[in-house]
Amino acid sequence: MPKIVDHEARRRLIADALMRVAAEQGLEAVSLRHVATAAGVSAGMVQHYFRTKDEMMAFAIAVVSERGEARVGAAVAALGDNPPPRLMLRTMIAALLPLDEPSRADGRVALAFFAYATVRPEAAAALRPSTSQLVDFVASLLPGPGAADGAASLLALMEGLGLYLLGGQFTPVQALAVLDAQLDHLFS
Amino acid sequence: MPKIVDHEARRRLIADALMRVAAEQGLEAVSLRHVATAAGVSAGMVQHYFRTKDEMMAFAIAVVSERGEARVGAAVAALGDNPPPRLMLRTMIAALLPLDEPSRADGRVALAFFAYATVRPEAAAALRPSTSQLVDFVASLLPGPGAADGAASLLALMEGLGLYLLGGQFTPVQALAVLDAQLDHLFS
DNA sequence: ATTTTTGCATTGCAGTTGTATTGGGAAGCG
DNA sequence: CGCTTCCCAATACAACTGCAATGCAAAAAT
Repeated sequence: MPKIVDHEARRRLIADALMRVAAEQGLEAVSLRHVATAAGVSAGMVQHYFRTKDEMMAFAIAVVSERGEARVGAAVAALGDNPPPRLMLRTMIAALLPLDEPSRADGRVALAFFAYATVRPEAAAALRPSTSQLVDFVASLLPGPGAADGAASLLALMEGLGLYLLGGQFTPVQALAVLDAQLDHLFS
Repeated sequence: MPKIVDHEARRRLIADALMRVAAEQGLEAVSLRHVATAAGVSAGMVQHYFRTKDEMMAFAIAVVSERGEARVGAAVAALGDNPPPRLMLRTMIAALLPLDEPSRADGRVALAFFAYATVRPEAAAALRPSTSQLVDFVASLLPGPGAADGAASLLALMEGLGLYLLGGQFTPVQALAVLDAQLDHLFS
């Protein structure tokens, strides 16, 4: 075998560039050549690692989704062992909300892909499992009966807050206040 | 003056076609020619009523937003005079949620435009006022202190439910259960 | 040393994009 | 009738799209 190249790393490099383009100009600006330029590579190389644009999109969706899980993991890990459930939930959700500019960029990309997935069911499959397992996890942290419903409503609230944060309808302070109020209720 | 044509009606006809295309294939499939075909007119005619694509997009955004307001208005009007606030809220929100296929189509379009607006601030301006006035209205229906916060959280919850409905994570039954639970809490 | 496999840049191609331009037909007004 | 004003269709065009094909250099395998 000739020239050893970390295939996965290259794909990730390209996917990162794709996300940068999508975060700044939207998914419609994502083309082979734009992504290649953003990644600082030739268009031919992008083609070398993704035989089709759809393949590149699918990979990028997977990266976005796994990046979200990593965010949660890191936030949880930073809390140490056996943190109080409420603090843990607040930390997790705050980690997923687009509160600062880097996470806003990720949020815009995730939103764009979400909209993309609503008209491309085969792409939606990659997004569903991650939220479904999130619901279960959140439910395990909530007290008393109705934990499943509480988890659903808490996550739906989170998504809505994320939307309004991205749209500029809410400030981070407002969003966190709403979140805390909901947590007050769930743990009352 | 020659041939009298209802300018506004033509533009609305075209915008409807645009929304049909966007609902079925996403915003990326929205081109002058696609929209023209969907509307059953020539591409030149579309160009005649919208000098640029951005202008067409802006008009369509306005139509989407005003269609949402109309939905709310109709739902409220159907309740007659002085309905109980809780029923009114539930009716309004249910009217805005993508619960059946027609409203799902609208939801997909609205979502696509929302994502579009996050990377085009000048388009976002058209979306913000409608939600802001919705917050005020909802707040006026909620009891006791903290009505403003309650309204914010209720609307954020609504948006999140809408997302999950479109994404297929929630069924309509689940979404409405979550909504009712939240209303229980707000009116307790 | 030769062969073979892989990494990647370049180029070409057919199709689509938004927009500008041209031209003519229809309908109101004088 | 003439004529002006508007409606709209058709065409042209440069830029861009995704993708296929080609070619070549580097490096492992033999």
